[in-house]
Amino acid sequence: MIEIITTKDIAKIANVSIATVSRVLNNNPNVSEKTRKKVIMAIESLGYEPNLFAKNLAKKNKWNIAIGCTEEVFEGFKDSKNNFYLPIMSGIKEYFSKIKAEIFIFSIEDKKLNISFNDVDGFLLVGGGLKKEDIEFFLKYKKPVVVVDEYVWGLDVDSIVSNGFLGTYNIVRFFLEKGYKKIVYFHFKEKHYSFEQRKLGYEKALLEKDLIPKIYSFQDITDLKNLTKNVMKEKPEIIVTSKDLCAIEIMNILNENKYKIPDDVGVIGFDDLKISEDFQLTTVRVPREEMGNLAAGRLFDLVNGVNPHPIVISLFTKPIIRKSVKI
Amino acid sequence: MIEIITTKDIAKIANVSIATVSRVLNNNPNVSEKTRKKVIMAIESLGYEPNLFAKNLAKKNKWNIAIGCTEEVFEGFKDSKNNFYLPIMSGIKEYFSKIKAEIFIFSIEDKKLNISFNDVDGFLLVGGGLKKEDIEFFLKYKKPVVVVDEYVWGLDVDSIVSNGFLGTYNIVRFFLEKGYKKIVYFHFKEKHYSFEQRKLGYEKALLEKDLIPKIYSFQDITDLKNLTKNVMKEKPEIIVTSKDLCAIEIMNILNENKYKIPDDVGVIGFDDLKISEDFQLTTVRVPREEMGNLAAGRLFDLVNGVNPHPIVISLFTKPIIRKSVKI
DNA sequence: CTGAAAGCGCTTACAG
DNA sequence: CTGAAAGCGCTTACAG
Repeated sequence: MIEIITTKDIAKIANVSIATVSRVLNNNPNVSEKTRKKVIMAIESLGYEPNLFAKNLAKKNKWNIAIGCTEEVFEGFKDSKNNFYLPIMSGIKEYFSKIKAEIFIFSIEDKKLNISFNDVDGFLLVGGGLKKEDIEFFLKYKKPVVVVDEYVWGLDVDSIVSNGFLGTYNIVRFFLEKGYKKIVYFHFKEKHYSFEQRKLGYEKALLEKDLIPKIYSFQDITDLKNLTKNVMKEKPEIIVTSKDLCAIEIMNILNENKYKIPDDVGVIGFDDLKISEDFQLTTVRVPREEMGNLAAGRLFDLVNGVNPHPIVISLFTKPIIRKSVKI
Repeated sequence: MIEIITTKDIAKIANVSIATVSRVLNNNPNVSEKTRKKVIMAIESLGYEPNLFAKNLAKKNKWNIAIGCTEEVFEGFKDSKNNFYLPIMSGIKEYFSKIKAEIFIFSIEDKKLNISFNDVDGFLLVGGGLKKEDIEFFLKYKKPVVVVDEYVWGLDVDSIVSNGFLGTYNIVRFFLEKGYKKIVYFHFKEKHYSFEQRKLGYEKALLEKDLIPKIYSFQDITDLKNLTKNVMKEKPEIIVTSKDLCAIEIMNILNENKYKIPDDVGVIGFDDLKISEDFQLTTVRVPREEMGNLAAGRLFDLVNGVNPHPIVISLFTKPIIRKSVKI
């Protein structure tokens, strides 16, 4: 049985009250240099570590959490179709509503905040396509930073992503096992970790069955029209693509060109947006509320100095089988 | 400002004391069915959620945490050379020593524990090479399970791993940028997620430089002797391998065959075991204490019902440049 | 600059 | 089966 050291023990040794110990612990300036030293000595000699449960329970003032969003995230608030980030933001807010935290939402582009960046206890940066420079800007403040829905190579910064690799791998594999052979992939060539991972999952699934992956990249949704028409000449059985929004666009193009879904060709997306159900799109569900919860939880740990070693958290996804692919 | 709902509010609505509310919350059998229902109604109507800080602070009895280890983990306790899991176990113990938890260490092979598996609040399963069936055995108890240093395909179970992909990728890339071209990989063909990932990292680094990856697999350390001798005929500049223990074995074989390290050939390992420094082995450090901390922290979250969506946590690694490769 | 005291929201002996 | 009360280890007005 290990004895737990408390502020009381420190107070006794340093010959001060627990109030003073607490002040030293929280860098309160109203402590004389002499007592501060005494207390720090005691803390170090006993190897004291504060009890975070007690700390957070007793806390009166709040943690200041700054949540930076890319333009895409803001757009999602207005556009009911592309609402990928809405549940993520709810998940974040929900988590922080349960603890003593005040959140400040701001635009990563403008970088305008209601409080000084120096008074922020931690940053949450939300949005696929976040640039390295953006993240580095916030790293400068030497406060915890957690990136949501992006992972940038070469920066060992805490990141929360969905497991796009496994997600695509599993759903493609599911249809391969049903006997499908001609499954092609439309890769949205935007710089985003998730899109890269999803493509790799498709590749792996096909290679495992000794099939040759067919990956067609497109830069812009406008490219899709020609691409779809051209690829359809090769009579693919299923088109898999980087995200639901692209899948729906592809379905529209197919409709315009008199192709029947799923009879002539199947379509598979990724994300499981709200509208995807209306289109009966077979897709992969990204647990977005949970992603927000986890991101907030990770930041809260970091703010409290818990397990600070940087990590990548990736959430398992779930295949959603609807009618856009014959089964 | 959101009003926080407490046991007090529930007590008032249900017309009972907060003690009774607490009893209902903790499934204490000493509550009449009638009051239990009243309290549950109140909880649901207000959407009450317990404050975990208060709960864990007030808690008198302990969480029972069962830590299952593979044989390899136990062997590491005796073998000072192969002590990969020692720091991981320290990290786990350290985390739990700070909270109200009692830990029970047991062998996954024997499955013999001092308490009933049913009284366990959560399982931590430690060891590369863990089998799917092993993990499924513990999943049966419907208690949180966290797997440490392994990830098993097809099971959406919480896992903590080191980022072997990025680790190898980065160190191989480092030497490629220094001008090295003939870098080969000795892949330890044991079923272990990490070894697979490390190999992929090597592959990616070479492909990016338009070099052809050369991967030689070996099943057993005894295979290494012939493999090393054969590969050396092709005059590689650096041999990269799956783990430090293999790297050291390779160094020994090279020495026996009168090859000079690093002049004739360089060697790179993975893990950064304690003995690796004695051999001046250039390697990749797996932050093992931190891995244990994070695993314990994740399990603790799950035990408390926090962010239960299953995730994979992967820790960033760090290249350790020593003298086994010319620089 | 410092201490005594109230309070954060729970749990759990204790008494009935 | 239930409630009043003490206590978990901190923080923070308040008073000096």
